[in-house]
Amino acid sequence: MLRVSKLTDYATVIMGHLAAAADRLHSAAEVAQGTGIALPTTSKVLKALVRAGLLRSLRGQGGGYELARPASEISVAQIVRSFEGAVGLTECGSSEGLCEQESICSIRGNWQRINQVVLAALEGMTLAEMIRPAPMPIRAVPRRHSVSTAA
Amino acid sequence: MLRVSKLTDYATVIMGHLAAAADRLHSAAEVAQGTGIALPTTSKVLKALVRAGLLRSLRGQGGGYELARPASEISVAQIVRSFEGAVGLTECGSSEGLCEQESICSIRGNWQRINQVVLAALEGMTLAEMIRPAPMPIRAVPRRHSVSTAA
DNA sequence: TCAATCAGGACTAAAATGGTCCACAAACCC
DNA sequence: GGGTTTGTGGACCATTTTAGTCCTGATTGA
Repeated sequence: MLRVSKLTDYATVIMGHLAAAADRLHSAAEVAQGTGIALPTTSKVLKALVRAGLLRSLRGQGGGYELARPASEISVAQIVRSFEGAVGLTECGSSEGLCEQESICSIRGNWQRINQVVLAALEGMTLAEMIRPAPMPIRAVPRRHSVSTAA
Repeated sequence: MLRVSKLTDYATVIMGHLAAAADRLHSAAEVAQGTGIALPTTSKVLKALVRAGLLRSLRGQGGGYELARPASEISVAQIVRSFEGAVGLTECGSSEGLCEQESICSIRGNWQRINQVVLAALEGMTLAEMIRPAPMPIRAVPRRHSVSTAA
């Protein structure tokens, strides 16, 4: 459904939780409790985020997780990418000889452009912005579009 | 991978094929041949597009498919929607009580905004534009962003 | 030494996806 | 009217992906 995976969704929530109290460490158990996500799953997500370099961890008693850098320097794109790999709406290139045909390559090329817009939207929103109420423009898209959002 | 499904991808290619010669009917076999997509799959996609109201069909000898309206009046969003349902990056709302927690609802709200940008990109590109070479700006996003597309 | 915590990865169950095929209905041609 | 072409609708299956859990081991601090 053109969805981001659940894990990615969790990741943004978890990152948000850590960003909301960035002055201390949070254990996996605490994050799980605080977000309502089951502990094993929370733990899995946290580990992945550490591997992706978005979080730092400390073991042992009193250990836990914290943001690797300020929330204002972490983009949603970075979070998404740690779970989805490179963002790309279409496969393009990896599939067989579809690109032999006429019109087709132009279609793939145009998908790339759509891609870039999506990417820009993801890059343009920081974690810091993500944990703030809501109604303010995304950086990458300065003004209202003339395009209908319906249908 | 934040991908559109393969069927959706095929659909854009197939729609592009029909748009490239919109003056006549195209049988499923011809489309399959022309696009390199296997016949049963092509047929499945075509049927779905008819049901979605994007194509018209005619049975019998000499029958086939054609665009239901001019390519300039069909948006990529419409094509995507016929295979992915309503476009929405996150589930939001359907999942359990995650929204009780603090920061979280703001995160969901901000996802909505990202969503709108994606939607606008999809709405802003028509099939007519899709079958043209490539390098020109998408309607919904008039100018270059200040955002890095890398990392 | 022990308890708390993270690390890494195996494993399973469930769901989504892609793809094929078949029986049927319409339209056309002779 | 009979036969052929072409779309319709849906069943069906195999594969892949996804989500989620659990176990074993490594660190750290008290």
